[in-house]
Amino acid sequence: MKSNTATDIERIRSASRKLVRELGFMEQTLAGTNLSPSAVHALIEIAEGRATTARDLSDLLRLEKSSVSRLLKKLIDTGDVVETQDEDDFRIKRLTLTTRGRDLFAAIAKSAQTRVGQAIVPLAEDTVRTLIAGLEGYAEALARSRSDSTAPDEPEIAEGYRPTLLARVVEMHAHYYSGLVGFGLPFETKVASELAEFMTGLDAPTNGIWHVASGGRIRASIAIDGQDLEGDIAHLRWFIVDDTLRGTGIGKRLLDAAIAFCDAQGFSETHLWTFQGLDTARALYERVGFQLAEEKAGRQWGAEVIEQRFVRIGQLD
Amino acid sequence: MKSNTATDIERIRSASRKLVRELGFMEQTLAGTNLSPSAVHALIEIAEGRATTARDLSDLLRLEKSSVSRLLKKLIDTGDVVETQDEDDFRIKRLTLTTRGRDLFAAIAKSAQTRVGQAIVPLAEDTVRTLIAGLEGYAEALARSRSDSTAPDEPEIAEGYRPTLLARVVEMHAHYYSGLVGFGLPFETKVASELAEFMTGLDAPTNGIWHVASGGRIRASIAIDGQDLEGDIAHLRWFIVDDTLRGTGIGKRLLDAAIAFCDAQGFSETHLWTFQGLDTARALYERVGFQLAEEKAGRQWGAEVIEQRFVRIGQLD
DNA sequence: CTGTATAGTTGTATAATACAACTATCTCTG
DNA sequence: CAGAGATAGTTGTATTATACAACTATACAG
Repeated sequence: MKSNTATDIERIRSASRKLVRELGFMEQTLAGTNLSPSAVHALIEIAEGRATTARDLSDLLRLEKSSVSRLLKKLIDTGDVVETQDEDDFRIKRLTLTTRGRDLFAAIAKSAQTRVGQAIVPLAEDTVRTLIAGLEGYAEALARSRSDSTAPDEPEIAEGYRPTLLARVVEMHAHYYSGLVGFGLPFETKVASELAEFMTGLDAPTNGIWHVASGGRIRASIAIDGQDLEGDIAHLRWFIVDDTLRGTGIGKRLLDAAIAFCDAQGFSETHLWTFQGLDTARALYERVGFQLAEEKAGRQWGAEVIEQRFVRIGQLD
Repeated sequence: MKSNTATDIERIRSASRKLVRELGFMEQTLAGTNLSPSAVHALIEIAEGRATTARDLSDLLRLEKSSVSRLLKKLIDTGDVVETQDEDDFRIKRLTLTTRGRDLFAAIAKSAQTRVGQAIVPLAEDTVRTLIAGLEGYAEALARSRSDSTAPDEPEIAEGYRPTLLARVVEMHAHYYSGLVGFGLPFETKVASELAEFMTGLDAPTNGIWHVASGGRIRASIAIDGQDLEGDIAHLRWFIVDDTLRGTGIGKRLLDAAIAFCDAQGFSETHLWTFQGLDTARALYERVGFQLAEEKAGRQWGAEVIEQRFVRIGQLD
């Protein structure tokens, strides 16, 4: 049961208002530019690849399409953005930044990085972690709450390859494990080469890979390698969820998709390796029938960890 | 010492932008009213006793005094606020809410409490504490550091490995070449496995890799492979610059760093492969002494391209 | 009494936003 | 294949918020 909820809500509201003011959102220009807040946000979304059409921007920024049309026209007139007609759908205009636009984006980024960087200098590292978790969690919660009250749509699981999939899976692993237990280059090169090898065999019917993208970036993955263990044993590998999607249930859904694939393929067993201490993941594995089969200590990645092998017996019809 | 500060800053900025949008600050009315954000904030500040004059509001909301004057006049005209002349200083007008104004404030508070309350329902109590501490701390930190200023710094070239380097170099290549000429999985797996192999040999003194990070992400790279060609010939590889840094001169600086390394190592030649049509890159290569040595047509990545080999003769002391 | 500063107002200009209606294009159905 | 309905984007129009500049009224120091 929660305590002080009304006070909590009041503190959140008060801090939100102050934050909005400090960030300059009731001013006509933003981030040390002569652009409006909407124009700055639009530039950032285009620069970072999350918006390539006016419709994308209208959705992301929650502005009426005529407002987006006008702010884009201004960015085009100043030479920061170019639009090109889509080859498949002539209604659609694809947006990219010009060199000048990238300079402007870089200047905005630099200015904002300086501003935020200075603001957090006096904060303890724990406080910075707290801040990041708080901001991201709350923004996500507000968005999710709004989605729940309008048209809910949850991230789609896609199967198979798309450009940058391999790289993103490697990056998520490198980022996660370097932060968790300090794995570095040996780990990252091994993930990359093993995954590259697996993906050259992706055409095999016993191999599968699934991912979830959000905001134009791949943020979760799972794979079933039906070839690298002997016999009719499947190897569940490269299961990872980005910070931004953690806690949303996507991991559970990815695991369910992978397990359904294993059962459909008729594997007698599915194996996976994980590390002691990853309790959230372990709970997911045990929920779908995995059991701890083996433990061993190792240090091959530069840090002492206990590896664990889990096994799930296939469900035969 | 802090770690991942640049990534921290980027996450803070990204979450802040999303928060601002979710809170509706680029819309014309706020908090389920037909009042502007500024008017809502003014009402709240008066109701909660933090502002009793127009000057107070101008300071708190960081608006020009004429804007405050007009928004107050509207609140007075609608009967939500009254002003009375100060007894000691006739210039000053004291502001209070009317009964109607207090009702409006209560309605705003109720609406916002519902909104925030619904948003935090799924969050664990620990997460709510984290959120509150994070929002309050950050808003305070921004306010405290507002007048500071430092000289902006340009992206730094770093040498050697850092977590996610391999993955990001692969991702930049996959993203760039899939967009340019439609390269897909075969290309991405080859880049990944060759780069993984190269990086297991990064300790060799004739190998080097340099990168540039901005906003917590690696956005440009270059490498010198001193081993995969025969004799004392260097291979310049994995030279790429992200969209966000293109046009900033960073490519030139990376190339200069790589060439300086080649000369310092005493290589007799440096070779590189590129594609016909990448004229910006070609200009950079020719500027530091590369010359076209060979051309051949190929289709191994799924698209017809003409590959070009450039050679630079080493500058011997 | 004069000069300077402050609180607040008003004239004016600019710009962002939304609603509505339009054009051009795409897709589906009969 | 033609027509209907939907979508992407543009334009006409209206409203409103914001800031700069100049003003009035008042306070205070010398």
